[in-house]
Amino acid sequence: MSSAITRVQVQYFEALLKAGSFATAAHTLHISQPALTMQIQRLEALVGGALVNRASRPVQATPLAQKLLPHLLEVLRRFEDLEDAIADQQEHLKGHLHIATIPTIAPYLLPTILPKLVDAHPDIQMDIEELPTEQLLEAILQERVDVGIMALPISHSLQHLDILPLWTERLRVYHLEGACQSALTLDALKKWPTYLLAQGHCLRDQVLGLCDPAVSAQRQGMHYQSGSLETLMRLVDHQGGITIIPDMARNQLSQVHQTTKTSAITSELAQRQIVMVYKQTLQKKRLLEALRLGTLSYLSPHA
Amino acid sequence: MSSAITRVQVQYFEALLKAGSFATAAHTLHISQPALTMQIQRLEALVGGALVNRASRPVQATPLAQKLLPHLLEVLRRFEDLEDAIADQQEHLKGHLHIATIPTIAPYLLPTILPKLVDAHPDIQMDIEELPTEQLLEAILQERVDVGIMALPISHSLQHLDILPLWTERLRVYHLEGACQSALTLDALKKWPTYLLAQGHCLRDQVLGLCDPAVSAQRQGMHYQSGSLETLMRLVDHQGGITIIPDMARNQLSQVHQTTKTSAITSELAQRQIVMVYKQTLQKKRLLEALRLGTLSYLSPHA
DNA sequence: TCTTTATATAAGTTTTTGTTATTATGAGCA
DNA sequence: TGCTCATAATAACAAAAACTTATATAAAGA
Repeated sequence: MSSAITRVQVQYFEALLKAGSFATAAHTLHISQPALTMQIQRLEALVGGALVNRASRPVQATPLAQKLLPHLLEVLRRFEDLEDAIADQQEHLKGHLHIATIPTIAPYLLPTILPKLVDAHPDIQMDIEELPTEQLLEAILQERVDVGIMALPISHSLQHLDILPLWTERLRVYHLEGACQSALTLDALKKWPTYLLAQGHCLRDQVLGLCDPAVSAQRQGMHYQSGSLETLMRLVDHQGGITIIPDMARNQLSQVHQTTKTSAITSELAQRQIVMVYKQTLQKKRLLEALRLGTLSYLSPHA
Repeated sequence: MSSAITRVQVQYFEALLKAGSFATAAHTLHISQPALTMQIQRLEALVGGALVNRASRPVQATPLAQKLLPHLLEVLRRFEDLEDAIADQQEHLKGHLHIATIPTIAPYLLPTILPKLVDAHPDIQMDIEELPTEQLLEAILQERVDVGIMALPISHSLQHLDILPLWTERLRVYHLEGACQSALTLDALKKWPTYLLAQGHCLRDQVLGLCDPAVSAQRQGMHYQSGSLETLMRLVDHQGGITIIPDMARNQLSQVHQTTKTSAITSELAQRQIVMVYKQTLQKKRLLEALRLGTLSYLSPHA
């Protein structure tokens, strides 16, 4: 009886494709290059054809390999699910959690909560990544990222995803000291030239719904779109005009500036809901719960 | 570094649960009982808890095992998908195809086409099973059965399933010789006492839509519901009345009886579509195609 | 209590997987 | 074309793993 495909063979093959050469793949796997060669050869024998073209550099998956790759990866992902489910049964929290957040949340939330989380759960290894909403959701669906911390509304399809609401925060106007009254209507808002985030930021799209796009994008021939709220605020400081920031960013300001440089917006639209998003099949429920609790500590820093 | 869960461990565990004892499971796996014991112990060590209660007979999955079982089985099913996909790439057709049909198709279709199929593809191992529609669909969803040959309409949800139409056949009246004219309207049909298949047969439900239920079920204090069309026809032969049979069953009759003992029904409702049903994720596309071609040979037996 | 029946353990063998040393191959370039 | 460098394949051997038979141990029924 010819033996069957094993997990290691598939793992090695994935590593080989990722590394691009036998030698470096073997190195990352902490085995010798011949050992890797043998397992790949065995896998190829079982598959009944070549899987990598050794001639090209980096080594390339053959057409056969490309057809089988989804199934090969599926096997590995399901093994990982199994092991996640096992870890989820243990009382001691441990494991790996790959977290990603959108750029308008990352700089405010993560530095605050991560130290506490790492402290509370020393055996959870957390990987952090910053991605725009669209790419983040794709990464979750491809199981490259476990959980995303992001903001509703989301235009992307939510199939296969679970949404866990964290809290809602208001959007506010950031302006020169005393330049606006303490609360603006949407109509009043539309009169101001507004600095926008670069395309792909979900907050940009939301802000565009609040402001007059004609006024927003350009001012005095300048068309500056930044990827960070900090930059936009510095722009306002030097050039005047306004930008829209969420509470998270406002909380970073000094007590005085929070009142003199920001104003409320009197509209239900001027808020966003912070949520956790993860694939429905994700098994790390206890890690997720730990993250949720840690995240909520942002609201009550002294608890 | 502690080693990881392997495929064989999970395979052995599945076999253990299926067999109910270490000794018999080891026997079906063609290994010794201590070998099985060792692998299960290793798996339990990796999982961090007992998986089977050895005291009870048959051995029972612990609560922990029950929680993990879906993930364990998922791993095995995805390995099988991988291997199916591999077999699907080879030019020579081989593999395992688990076919199931409903009872009103099985006795007419399979004996006709199976010999041809087995002849044409000697390396395809076919397992046949007979199941009512509901259970058949569940078996397909659980991946216990690869493909079902059944009849539309289906009331069950078709989520995750693909439907491949084969052909449409008419339903006809079976009666005593010369007892009816050659074609009956639905109204004429409702006047006859009709023998019905037992509950759970999809043809029964369809027939109930054609006949008068009040007349159908009971006659002369008799309430006979059979699981086979053959029995119903013998009942008609001895007791009079009618029953509804599909073309498949009619084709089994002698040329003479096909005209003297059966009548057409002048209604668009008096037909059913024969289809192949399989899970969307099924990889054995070429085996499926072979089955489809073989099945269609039922229509043109001399081809 | 004594069988009976089943799983666990022990000791030794085979198979598999891995290592190091060496050879073969193929791409890039004079 | 032939040389050189980088990289993978092969050979020979070592370590680890998985399996075997024989035996011990535990639980259930007579």
